[in-house]
Amino acid sequence: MDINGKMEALKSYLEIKGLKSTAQRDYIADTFFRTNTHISLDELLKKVKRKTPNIGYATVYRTMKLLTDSGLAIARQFGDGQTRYENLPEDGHHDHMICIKCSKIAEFQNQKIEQLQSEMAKKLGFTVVNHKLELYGYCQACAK
Amino acid sequence: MDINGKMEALKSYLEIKGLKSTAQRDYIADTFFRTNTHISLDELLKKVKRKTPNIGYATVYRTMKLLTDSGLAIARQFGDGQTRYENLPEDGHHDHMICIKCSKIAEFQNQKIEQLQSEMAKKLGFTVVNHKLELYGYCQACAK
DNA sequence: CTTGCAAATGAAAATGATTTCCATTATCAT
DNA sequence: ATGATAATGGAAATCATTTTCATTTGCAAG
Repeated sequence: MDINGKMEALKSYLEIKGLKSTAQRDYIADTFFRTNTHISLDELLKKVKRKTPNIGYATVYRTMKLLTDSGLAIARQFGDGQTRYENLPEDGHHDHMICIKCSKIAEFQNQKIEQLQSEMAKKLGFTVVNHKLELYGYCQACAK
Repeated sequence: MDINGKMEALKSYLEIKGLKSTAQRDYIADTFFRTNTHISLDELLKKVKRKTPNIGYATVYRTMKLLTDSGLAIARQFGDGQTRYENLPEDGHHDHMICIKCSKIAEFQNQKIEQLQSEMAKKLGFTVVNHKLELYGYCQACAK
């Protein structure tokens, strides 16, 4: 889904929920949709403040909650104490490999793993909505 | 590894690090080793206070940090804002399936998934030390 | 068994991320 | 245009986690 599509999706979500569309909301969402990193609230706030200096932390926080609830953003915790937000991947789900030395994050996809997960879930009677797979270790540069 | 084994392992770890063995430490570790849930610090503190009412939060916290560092406990975040601690599984690594409605946590193992993970890591030049796989969705009881 | 010193404890305070409060402002259906 | 309702933003509150510090304890060397 491209940025316009995401903005449309957000608008629909707001409408359904009886919420209002505001300039701040739009600008925060747009800014977030244009990132391709795992951005923290702090970082996003900083970006947003460049154009709108008097925007509040709370507004960014609330907007990200909206985006997360509507499925347009994914909240993740990599263990550094901060929640980070990620955009929906263009090309389907992907997983993460995190270097525990330099914190580099690589992404990968593996269809077979996804498939095995679904099978396991079915076996346990679960309906899977979402999932996280994170591998922690050393990247090539940091491997001793 | 059984509880005695874990206590031994802890003792060795302390010795290597030049740390001391104390009654509180031992009791907290023992209490933790006897749990089989994903326990939070609060819950563990409550358990420990039953026998040792004047023990401090900080001591439990510090002990769990020790256990985590020494590899005798695994720290996890399931998204409810609290770090939870898990014992080393008797029978190898396992993954989690979390119900987003009732918070039930089911565990499962799948050797093939593990294997695929290793392959992916190798392909990306990573050396994997640890990993997390979490499936979020609805359990049988909560599925609409 | 004492002693000395480094580590541990526990109560309280500090920190830091997240969440709520509330007075004011903006949106939008009518 | 208006009125009901939601959103904003600054500040304050919350909550888990971490640090501080005065005191206590463990332990190795005498």
